[in-house]
Amino acid sequence: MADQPDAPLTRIQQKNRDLILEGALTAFSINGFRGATLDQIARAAGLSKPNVLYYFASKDDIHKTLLTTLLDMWLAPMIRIDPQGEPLAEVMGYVRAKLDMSRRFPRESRLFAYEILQGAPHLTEILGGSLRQIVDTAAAILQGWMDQGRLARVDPHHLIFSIWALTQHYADFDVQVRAVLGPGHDPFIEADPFIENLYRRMLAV
Amino acid sequence: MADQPDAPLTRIQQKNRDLILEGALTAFSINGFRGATLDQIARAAGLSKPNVLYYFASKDDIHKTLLTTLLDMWLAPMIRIDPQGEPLAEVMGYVRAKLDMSRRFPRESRLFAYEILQGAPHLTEILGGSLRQIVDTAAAILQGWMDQGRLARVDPHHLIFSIWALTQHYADFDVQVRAVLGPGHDPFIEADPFIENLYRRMLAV
DNA sequence: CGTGTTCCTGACCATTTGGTCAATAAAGGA
DNA sequence: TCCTTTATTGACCAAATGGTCAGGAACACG
Repeated sequence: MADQPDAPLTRIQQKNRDLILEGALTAFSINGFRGATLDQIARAAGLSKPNVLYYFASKDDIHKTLLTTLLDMWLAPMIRIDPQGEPLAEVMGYVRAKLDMSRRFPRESRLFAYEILQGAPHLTEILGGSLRQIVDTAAAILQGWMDQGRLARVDPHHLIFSIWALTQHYADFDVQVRAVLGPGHDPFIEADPFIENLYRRMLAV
Repeated sequence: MADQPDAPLTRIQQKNRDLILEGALTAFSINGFRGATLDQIARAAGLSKPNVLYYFASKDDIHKTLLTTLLDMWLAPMIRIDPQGEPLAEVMGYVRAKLDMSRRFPRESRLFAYEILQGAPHLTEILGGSLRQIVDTAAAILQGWMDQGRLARVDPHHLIFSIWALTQHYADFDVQVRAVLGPGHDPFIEADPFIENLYRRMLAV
């Protein structure tokens, strides 16, 4: 189990930890933290339950590891907004990246959705800490563009919230979207031009 | 317990069922279905656990009753869209009504959010049935206005999705929004002009 | 006041579930 | 090969949890 936290992992450790995190991501994203069981996770990972607990101290540990590991990936597109770029193109690039992530990583989206719904017990410090800084930085860039008259003036923080809401909706509420649209629709393909048009019209000077 | 399903409720039955549903709404909206316990619900309602199960057959029964009872209220604003009204005003009225509901009924919003995230085990028929019909009706009205050139042309279904996403985001992800904004902000008050501006610019002809 | 119905509860039960542990098997390295 | 370290597991445990039940309290009503 956990010797030195900085000890390099053996090949077996690396592989099994990955298997567990992969299975746990599926389990947590379907049923949430409370709803997912160690048995489910173990089965999804192809390991026995005690063996899962040999690699992670607790169910909570798995969950926290997943969240913190995936958060960087989840926030990466926002960091790539380039202050030197063309404003509208930068925003549209971010929007498209987020929508693409919702399509390709719906499990991750739901994992975070459950966590935030729950009151973010594992992420509170991060939300008000590093996440807030990242958002503030992006908001400052957007504000700068607006001050230069290169982007229509809107509240930059709520602009960012709107991008999160619109894109993650298609991952988190997938069943509802599909049920309402009926068969023969690809929600993501249809959403793309709609959302693009939305931001173009709102942000054009 | 369940005598005739159509038997009129006594005053005590009415009061206690209401207490239970009220407590359950709080419990389910905080922890989700699996996370909420009958003890929590009983405590929140001020009743003993067996007494709760005297009025409802099971935890599942409480949950299903809550969902179906609240769904009408939740969808009401969409039904009030008036085909005879001024298009932009009707849309803005719906948007404002939804945002107001997120502010006043965050527990209801989270209850549905959990249910949909979970794959809507209790709402699948409704989602593809009556909900779909209501949405299709509203979408047809919107489409009519667009065909008349009284509203900019966008996909009406995704327009509705965007309204849901943007407004419910402030209820469902409240902790995140507040953490990012920091103290001294009222998310709903700030969101109102942002969202209003968004739809005005997107939908103006 | 008496009696039938409704309401309420303490005690109990079966199952699920997160987690432990001693013992065994498999690697790994000299 | 031998021995140390790492992996793995069956059996087990305690707590939590949804639900039951028999009996008692409160109420309604003739």
